[in-house]
Amino acid sequence: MGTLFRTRPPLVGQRPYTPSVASSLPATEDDVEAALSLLRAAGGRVTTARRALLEVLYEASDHRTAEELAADVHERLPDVHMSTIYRNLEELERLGVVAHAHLGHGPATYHLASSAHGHLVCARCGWTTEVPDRAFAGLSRDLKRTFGFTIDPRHFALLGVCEGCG
Amino acid sequence: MGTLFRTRPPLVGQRPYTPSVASSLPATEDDVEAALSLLRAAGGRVTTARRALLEVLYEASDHRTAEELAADVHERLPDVHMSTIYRNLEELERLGVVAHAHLGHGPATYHLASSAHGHLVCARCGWTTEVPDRAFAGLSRDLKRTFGFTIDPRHFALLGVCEGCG
DNA sequence: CTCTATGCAAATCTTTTGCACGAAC
DNA sequence: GTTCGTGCAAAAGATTTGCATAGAG
Repeated sequence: MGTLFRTRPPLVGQRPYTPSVASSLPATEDDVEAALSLLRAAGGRVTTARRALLEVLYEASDHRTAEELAADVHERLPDVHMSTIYRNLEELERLGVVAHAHLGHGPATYHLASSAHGHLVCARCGWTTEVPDRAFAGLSRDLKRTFGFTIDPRHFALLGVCEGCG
Repeated sequence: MGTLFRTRPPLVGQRPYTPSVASSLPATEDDVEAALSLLRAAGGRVTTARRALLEVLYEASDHRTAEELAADVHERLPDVHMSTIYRNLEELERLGVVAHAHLGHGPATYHLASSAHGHLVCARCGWTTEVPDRAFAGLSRDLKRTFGFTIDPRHFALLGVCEGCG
């Protein structure tokens, strides 16, 4: 049903795919500890930089660029380097704790994988509207049936025009 | 119905939004001329670089990075500079002739706005599946009703797992 | 002739990587 | 004491911008 093309291979990185390891975590402050346990279980080490990053991730759970997260971390640990932020975000993504999305132009944004939602981005005013997972239940079912494709509803952005700008 | 957040303004660029000026164009080689007319109508000038870029865009209509498009253009005009490619893609996007999308990591990909489709990107193998517009009709209706948001189905990518990797 | 588009170079912005040292276990 | 994580510097990749000139109208 409908044209289907298969194109070039590696447009997306080689990251191992971990659907939602962390999506069952509760919503309190010791989510941080839970995430740190995950890290340790994976043979990783608990460092102050990692704890701080997790804290700012759990405190403000909307989409934040690596730069913004670094700024937050720096309020507590001024010497944490950007490369550390990036490396840890990568690691946390591998563990399924955070996810990133590319919303239009500009840097990637990171958010907790547990906050399951998609993004609507208004092309006129640039504002971002979050949409809960289940809004995509129907689409999800259709794509599964038609294309055999299982969407990860936490990772995408739809561009369009918001109510105010319409 | 469902949590709705409004967040930070300028995550997406300031590009004026032109839904689908070119979506009614036919599918032949003088699409190029039509696009050039659009350009001229907007006070622009018809240059060899622009004609060449439009030609390669219409010849291979799948997603191509700016780099790939430049390579194609260079087969005819070896001296066209990357900055010219970027500037013209920007201009053509403003006119609604092309659109770009961010598929996972890596550079943005450009395609004709008239080839209306979304992208499914497999997080495991990285392959890209194109999905025709109308697969999103239901979602489109729901989002319109629930959020007042009109999606542009030509501009997004859904991450997930394809049939082969599932 | 006027004004736009181009080439070139350089800058910018985001993200990645190599290496030596310091910290966790 | 090993091994992993971090800071630093530097590179890499993608895109943007300033400026003088060539080219379109």
